[in-house]
Amino acid sequence: MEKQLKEAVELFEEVIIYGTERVLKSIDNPIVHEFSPEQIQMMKIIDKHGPITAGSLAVMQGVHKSAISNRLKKLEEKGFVQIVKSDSDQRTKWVELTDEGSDFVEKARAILSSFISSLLSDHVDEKEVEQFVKTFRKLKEIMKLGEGER
Amino acid sequence: MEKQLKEAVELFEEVIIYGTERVLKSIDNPIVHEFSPEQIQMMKIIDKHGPITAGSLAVMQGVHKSAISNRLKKLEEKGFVQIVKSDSDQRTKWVELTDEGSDFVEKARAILSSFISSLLSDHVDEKEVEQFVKTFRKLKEIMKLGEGER
DNA sequence: TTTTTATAGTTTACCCCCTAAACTAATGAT
DNA sequence: ATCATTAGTTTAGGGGGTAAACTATAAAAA
Repeated sequence: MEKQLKEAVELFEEVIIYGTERVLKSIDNPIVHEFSPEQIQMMKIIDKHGPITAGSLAVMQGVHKSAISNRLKKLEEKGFVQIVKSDSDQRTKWVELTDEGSDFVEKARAILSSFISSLLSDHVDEKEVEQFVKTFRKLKEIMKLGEGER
Repeated sequence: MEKQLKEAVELFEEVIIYGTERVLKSIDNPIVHEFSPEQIQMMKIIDKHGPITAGSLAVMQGVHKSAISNRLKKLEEKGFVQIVKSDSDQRTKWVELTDEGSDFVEKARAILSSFISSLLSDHVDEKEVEQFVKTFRKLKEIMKLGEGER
């Protein structure tokens, strides 16, 4: 047990902490490299959630409001999101995807999904996928994902 | 199968691509927040490998040499690494950890290891650890980790 | 030997990220 | 009406990365 836990710890660190960039870089479709991972995540959240406030985005992305403010400015300038004022609260701004933004998200989802799917299919057989799902569910629970993000 | 693969894909994305920051942020020991994850990784590579060239670090960390050059400058300024000229090739520089650097790596390893260990122990029973290790080994293989990094 | 090509690492330019504090305008509580 | 809280913005500063240009050195070709 101690030996296995030790190995699990090392693998966890290697895969979870240092593996992310490698995976992202190996996606060879240029479309997903037009934006940063954080920008893509933001657009996907908006797409999934529908119009949303900047403050909610900050919670969901786990960062300060200033980071959101900055990111939104960039995406707005590029025409992928639009800001709509709130009727009920003058301070609040609603963020929506533009058509261009929606198109992008659709494409990005397909590319990412396809990439990961083939990554898994190429290395994992049907039986293992089952285990993968279990492990990932557990990981998700461990990492408390979903608490700030839908 | 299709349904499970779909779920695996979504979980993969959530955990691997967007989960990293959450994990790192939840470590509450301030020591590991003195440096960025990339800086820590660099020091750990040097610690593990011994004196190493900047070019090798670039390969191992999967980035351009300029990123390494920049990062080394910062760590050298802080006194955690030192640069030694090569006898056999005037262009090459060998990078070593200072005593302070080695101390830090030792501490960081303990903190990270302890954190992840308790993270896993708190949520995973003995039987599951076995599965975790298998899954992580597979992930490591999938992500081609270790090819550019020891 | 001299010239050309390749290489190690650095610098420069520019883009992105984040935290944190300070700030502005609007809303809610007293 | 006044004070406290809140949504979002701006400013300051630290980190990351790519990519091209650059400098000095080494290796290969002429």
